[in-house]
Amino acid sequence: MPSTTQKTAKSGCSNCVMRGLGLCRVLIDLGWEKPHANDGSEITQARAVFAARRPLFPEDEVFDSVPVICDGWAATIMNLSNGGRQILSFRLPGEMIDTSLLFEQQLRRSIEAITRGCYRNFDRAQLRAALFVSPSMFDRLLLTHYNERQRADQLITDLGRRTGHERVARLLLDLWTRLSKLYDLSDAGFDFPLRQIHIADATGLTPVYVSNILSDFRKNGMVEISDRALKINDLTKLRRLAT
Amino acid sequence: MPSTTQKTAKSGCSNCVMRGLGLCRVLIDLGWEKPHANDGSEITQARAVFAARRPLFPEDEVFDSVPVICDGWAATIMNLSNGGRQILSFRLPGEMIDTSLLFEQQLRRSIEAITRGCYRNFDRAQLRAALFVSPSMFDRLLLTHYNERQRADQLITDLGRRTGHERVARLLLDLWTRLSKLYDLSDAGFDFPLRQIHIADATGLTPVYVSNILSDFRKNGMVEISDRALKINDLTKLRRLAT
DNA sequence: CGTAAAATTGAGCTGTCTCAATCAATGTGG
DNA sequence: CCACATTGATTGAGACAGCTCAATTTTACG
Repeated sequence: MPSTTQKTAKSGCSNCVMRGLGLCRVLIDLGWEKPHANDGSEITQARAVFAARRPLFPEDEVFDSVPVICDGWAATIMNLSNGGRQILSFRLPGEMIDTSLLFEQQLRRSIEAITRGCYRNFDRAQLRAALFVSPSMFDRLLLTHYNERQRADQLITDLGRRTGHERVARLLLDLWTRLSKLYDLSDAGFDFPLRQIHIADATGLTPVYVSNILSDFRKNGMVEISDRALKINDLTKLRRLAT
Repeated sequence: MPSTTQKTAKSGCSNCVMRGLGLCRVLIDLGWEKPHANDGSEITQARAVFAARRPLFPEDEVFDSVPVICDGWAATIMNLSNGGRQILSFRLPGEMIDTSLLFEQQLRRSIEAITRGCYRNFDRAQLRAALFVSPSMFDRLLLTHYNERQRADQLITDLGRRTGHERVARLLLDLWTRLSKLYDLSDAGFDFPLRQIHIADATGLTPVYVSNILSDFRKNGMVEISDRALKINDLTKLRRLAT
């Protein structure tokens, strides 16, 4: 059984991008939003729920508002004409589906749910207006951008120049790092909803090969995945691989 | 001999990012810059020249101004601890070394010259101030961002899910497209300063394998590289491969 | 409980790499 | 402007990381 410590503390609105960007406060000050309880109870009607492992938005979706993931995981995906797919990024709770939606209507990438969860739609015009209220907000928006690009550049380097084992190790570490900022992860393991096919699509590998790699990791006592939980047994080894 | 038609028309300042972003006009209006002649003759002293195939900026360089390439090609590179390198992007004349330098001092990527050329330093504070003069300027800046990320996402997909032949075809087409926006490319071929090792570092392949691929292309009558010039003989075939 | 989805395992196979040798191009100093 | 030194390109042989196909077992879920 996965230890579900992560359902605690910091879930809900408290780690939402809107707060990270300082947007929530501004929206509230402007009277466009009411403050939300951490458990999100009062805003349920504003949320859209999604099921696990289902398409969330198709590639050609036209957005007239900006969705933010309140709960659950999703993936940004680029589809090839030959049926191949590449996962560009995983979106965790509190993250905007894509920052570019603040200024553009189309994404040209499809979004797929990984777990079940929910998102909230923010009005684009309002958000944009809020951005212009304070100049420092722009710096924060741009910072978010640079972080995203940093991640993209890292991925490029991973796919271009690292072996399968290294790529998987890095993905696991990356997710572990991001998750520890959201939750208090117990050493015993944490919820890990990715299927091997997600790992494959994110690392440019084959599901079969990912299975082999993970089994190698298990044999080496580095990492263990079972019951939808990931346990890192030897962080040092994993880090060394991911260098 | 390469046909050097591309030295004509649109070189110099006329296709500079500063214009693309509308920055040049604003800087001039603010009295911070004087309009430049297209041949760039009057601003020579403000330019820094660089030699071909030499490091331009190391990974840890601290920038206190924003360099813009006036002439020549450069590459943005991520270096691995094991000596491997991944080219993230090629910078063509008129492009900023990196947009993030508008808001950050460090790049964490090294820059290398490909051809010889020159760049100009713009004052960061002035540029930022100029950005705040008009809100529409921000949209243009953000648009530049999204284009860059679009390119990055494409590269991720290429490296993750396409074969060597496809990657090279796409790189050549991409460069051809970008260059045709800068110059009037003759059908006879155009200046192409990349060494095979650049192609390899950009596509995540080996120089030896790139050589094989290009030789395949040659045998198929698709493209031809000689004398530092690239000639596309069968655009349709190339496009089909790059789909 | 039964069916569908996911993971494992094994046997080949191929795209891409490494190593190495040779040849061509480019740049440099005298 | 030539001779040499360096860097880049080509080619071939062999190796291996990662793929495909396929069969089986395990897990998830209505």
